[in-house]
Amino acid sequence: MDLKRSDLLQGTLDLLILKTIEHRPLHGYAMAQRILETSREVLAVQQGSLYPALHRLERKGLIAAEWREAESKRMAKFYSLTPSGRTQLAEEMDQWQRYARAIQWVLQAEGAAS
Amino acid sequence: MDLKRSDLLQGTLDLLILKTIEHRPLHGYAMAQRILETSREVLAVQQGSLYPALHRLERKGLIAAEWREAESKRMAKFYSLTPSGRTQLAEEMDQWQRYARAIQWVLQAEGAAS
DNA sequence: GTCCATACCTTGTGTGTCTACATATCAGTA
DNA sequence: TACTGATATGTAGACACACAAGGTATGGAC
Repeated sequence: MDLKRSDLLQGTLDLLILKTIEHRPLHGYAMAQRILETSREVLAVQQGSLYPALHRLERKGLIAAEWREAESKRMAKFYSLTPSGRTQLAEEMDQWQRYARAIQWVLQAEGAAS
Repeated sequence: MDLKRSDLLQGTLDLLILKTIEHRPLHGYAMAQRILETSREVLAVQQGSLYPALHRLERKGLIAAEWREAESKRMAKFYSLTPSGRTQLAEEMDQWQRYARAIQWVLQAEGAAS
């Protein structure tokens, strides 16, 4: 069964993560849930995609981690945006709009001149 | 300088190609030009991405090739959509709309409950 | 005492795009 | 005549990213 090869559009995960913690820190598990909710069940972030992405973003200094107690009373690693993460988020949102608009233009282009 | 790592959103090239030959056959070089035009100079398909993609799509039976004389008077390989390519195009357009909408929802989501 | 949801993580694999390179033809021009 | 630039196709190698599948551990419910 290879009907769908991907749950995500490759290259958009960083954007989704950064956006999801824009206003408050969250731990990884909660981010995935939040993305699933806000995308109305369309974007299912797998754990094997999520955690490597978080480590990547942390290495780049775009997010910062802190161990705190979650609502569940268990320890979890909360990530928040750093200043440069905030800049990056703005850039990636621009990029996304730019690409999405461009693709829309191609999809709407007239069959055109024979 | 690694500001942008990609000229394309990964996973969208097949869609762009299929769409571009929806109404008439085109050769590879012309497809890249056409995509660049219709995307208003945003989507620059590299040759090292284009030709492998065309061979991939041909292997999958979504497009079919034929050598013909181009406007330039030179021989070029014209690709046209097969029936299953047409089906695939419809599916990929749906998928794209679905993902693009979902991402938009995430980007517009309220910062939400503290 | 067992199960499930929560929460973190890693390894290996595959796919797709990129850079860089190689080749050839044709038109215009120096 | 030779050069140059646009047209046209292709390959090889590197790399990034998401995925599947596996693992560990804790707390609450039953």
